[in-house]
Amino acid sequence: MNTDHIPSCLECNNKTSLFCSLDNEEKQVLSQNKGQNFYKKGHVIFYEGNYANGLYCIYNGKVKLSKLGSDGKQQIFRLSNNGDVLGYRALLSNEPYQATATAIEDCYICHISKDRFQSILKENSRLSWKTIQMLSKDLKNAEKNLMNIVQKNVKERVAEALLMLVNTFGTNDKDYSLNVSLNRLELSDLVGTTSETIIRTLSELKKSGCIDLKGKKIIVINPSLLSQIARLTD
Amino acid sequence: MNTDHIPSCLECNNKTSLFCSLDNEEKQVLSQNKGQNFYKKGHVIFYEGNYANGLYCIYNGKVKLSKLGSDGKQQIFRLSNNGDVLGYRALLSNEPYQATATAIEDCYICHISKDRFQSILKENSRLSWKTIQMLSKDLKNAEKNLMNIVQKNVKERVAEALLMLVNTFGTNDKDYSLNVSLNRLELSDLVGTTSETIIRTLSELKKSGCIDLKGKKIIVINPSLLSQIARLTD
DNA sequence: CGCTTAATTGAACATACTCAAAATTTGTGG
DNA sequence: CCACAAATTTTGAGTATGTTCAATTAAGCG
Repeated sequence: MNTDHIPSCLECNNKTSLFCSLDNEEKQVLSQNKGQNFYKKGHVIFYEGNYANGLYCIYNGKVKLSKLGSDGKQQIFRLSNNGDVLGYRALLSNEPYQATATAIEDCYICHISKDRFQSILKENSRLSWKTIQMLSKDLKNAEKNLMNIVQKNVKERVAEALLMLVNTFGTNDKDYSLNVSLNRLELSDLVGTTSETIIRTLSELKKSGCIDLKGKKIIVINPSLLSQIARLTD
Repeated sequence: MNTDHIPSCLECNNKTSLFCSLDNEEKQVLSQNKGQNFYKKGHVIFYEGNYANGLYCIYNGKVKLSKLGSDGKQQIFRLSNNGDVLGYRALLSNEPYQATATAIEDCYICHISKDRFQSILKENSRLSWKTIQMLSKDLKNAEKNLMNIVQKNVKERVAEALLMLVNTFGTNDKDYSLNVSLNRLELSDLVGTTSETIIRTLSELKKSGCIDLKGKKIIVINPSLLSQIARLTD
């Protein structure tokens, strides 16, 4: 765990963060007591069932939020990128984390203490408004996911997931492959199916010319066809 | 649409409402410009896709929030009861409603104007805190629903849904039947299956002695067995 | 190069859906 | 209160989608 130089929230140029609306003075306050840790790919940031004593903010890296079902199968809820905030729901409702956060690539993640966040939240109506916005967005997304999983079949869901991955993480400049390293099992945990079905579905999508597969890398060739298969309007 | 006597928020004794934390003066402000309408069973309070111009609060009655899938099948997200607030997510994120609200029994529902709610929200940190809490709760629930629908089979989901219905709406004093009138199709929309499968599953649950069926009425006999079947710990 | 892990393929199987038909309940008008 | 129509519930049989399990192939890594 590296703590050599902890960048202040003032210097952070992640634009998507919850905290970008704060002014410099507030960011200064936020940065006090802040910690930053390094997490190697595969390492856990927090576990389902633990109590939250602060907020995590991704300085650099990618994280999956997942929940373990009683039969041992995981479900991935959300994938997070630079600037995203983790574990805020548990903090806000003062409950244990209901999901486990795992680094899907090497990460630097800041940790903001509970007290500091809550004291700013109480005084700062802009921050509470931002928080409300973020919760609303996540809620909308969760309900959309529910809709999808009930109403769409695996092929449609895989197509949609691939488009989401392109949107969220972009593509590699060299080979145009997806800029996230999720293996087939993780893909199946994201889509809500099994790795075998993911494999069969990916090869179907390759046949239809939507995507290409170079080893385990996935290259999206025809996004509009994917979008059509996923039955997306927006 | 009856507007004979609109009860002020001051007189409202629904304890579960978002607004119970407001003091009398604030409730007074909230009540200005308030409207109350009567909705007959089956009537729509607002439609998916419409823009929100206010907030709905159930004075008395039961409402389902559902979304129509592209294949015409509905999914019920939430069932609401006296004191519950409807349509706040769309209002908060300034987007169209993403679900349709329909009365599942005769309802009296109050309507609070967007401006009035937002102006109180901005000044009142207690109300924003309450709003954050409510969003957190709904988000947690939505994620739990997602988990359930992916990881559990129909029988388990039906068992869980029945328990939820008992918790939310209680049972009839006379015959101990569920205190909500949902038909088999609506039950299937809630659980994410078809009406035929609901019927078969209910008769299975009757055979196991969890429930009894008097016509279309459902009577929960053995909640702990249901809970076991649903694989619930909490 | 050998070892371990991940990906792929195949075939049997299960769960839940679809469609059609019958039975039952509910609502309405006389 | 009854008769009829409409809506809802129930049952049955065939089918599809996706899972499971076992075996094979390919990829990553010291």
